[in-house]
Amino acid sequence: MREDTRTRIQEIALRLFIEQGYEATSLREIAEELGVTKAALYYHFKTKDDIVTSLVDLRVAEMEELLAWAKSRPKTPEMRRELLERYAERLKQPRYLGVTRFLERNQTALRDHPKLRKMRETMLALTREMSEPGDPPAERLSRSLALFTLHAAKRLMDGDLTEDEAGEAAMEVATRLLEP
Amino acid sequence: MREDTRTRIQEIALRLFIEQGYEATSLREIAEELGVTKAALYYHFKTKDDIVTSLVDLRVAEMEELLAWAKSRPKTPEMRRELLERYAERLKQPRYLGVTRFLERNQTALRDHPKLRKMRETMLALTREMSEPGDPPAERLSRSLALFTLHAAKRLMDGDLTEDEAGEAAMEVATRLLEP
DNA sequence: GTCTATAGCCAGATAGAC
DNA sequence: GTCTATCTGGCTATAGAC
Repeated sequence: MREDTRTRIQEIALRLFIEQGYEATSLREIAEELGVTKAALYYHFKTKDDIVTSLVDLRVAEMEELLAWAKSRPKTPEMRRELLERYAERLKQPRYLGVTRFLERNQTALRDHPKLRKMRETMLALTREMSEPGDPPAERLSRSLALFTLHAAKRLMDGDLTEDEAGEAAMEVATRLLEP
Repeated sequence: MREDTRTRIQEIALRLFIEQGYEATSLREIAEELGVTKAALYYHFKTKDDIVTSLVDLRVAEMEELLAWAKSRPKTPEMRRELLERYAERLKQPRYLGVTRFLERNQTALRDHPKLRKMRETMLALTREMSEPGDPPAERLSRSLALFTLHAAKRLMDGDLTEDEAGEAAMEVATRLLEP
């Protein structure tokens, strides 16, 4: 028994949005890969925008959960270390990683999308939970960069490392960025 | 005596490409801001793509110069430190910084553009000059990240710091990423 | 749930007058 | 150098048959 059409649309759309960008990907392309016509997509999603919303929803929920957890904890080195691990854990889920990459690569194109705005705010709030307002700027930047490193690693080491090697190296560098 | 039209087109286009993205910016918008019609733009640039090429040319040249310099030097800690400074120096020129941001935010949309391909290759080659192939992955990633930090700082510390503070913090973190 | 057909819009680009 | 006018074509989205 195979997946339903709605899910397959999401998968194809996500892949194309990552490869080509949101604006450069037309509904015709998505429909063609799925083997249906454009019109069929409109049965499953009201607009192109709705596809984005459906893709992002999962990640927004998880990020808010992560933020709530961070807020419930004191700002200690242990908490930061654990936050890093929880974040890395989520990045291991392929679907979640895909959405992350999609968001990374289409920030400008989707800057007015409400869900994306919310996402950016949540991410910013999360980095803020890693420092006190009075901490030195370099320290705060370093800690923010730690989170960021986890998903920038693959792009930076383009081709030189396997996915696993890159992930391991990223965790090592990120951990070091948390140290004083 | 004011700037010529060609330069003004470049300035307006660059700003809009950064703010809204390449695809989301139409020639009509650029022309309207300039106070002319679309057709006038075609006297100065053969295509929309040509505007991009003209914007990127300056940076490609500087990056290749930087790469040539790096290749002429031994891979020592001092060389890496100096490379960082030279890179930071270029990022201080407003025009150059603008192009950098434009490229950062439109990588996906312009992935097939030959000049952009070249740019990415040069950037990758530059990070490779910072390590020996045999160095541990985490060390290589850390050094690549050092360069990257210099222009990611502003985005990560969104609103919390002034441009100067962010630049200073970025240099501090980047320097530390070079240390063993 | 998927089709055909098409409306409506706006993009990039060109021709030729001034 | 800049204009008006226009072409061509792809896009999102909808209507209505099956």
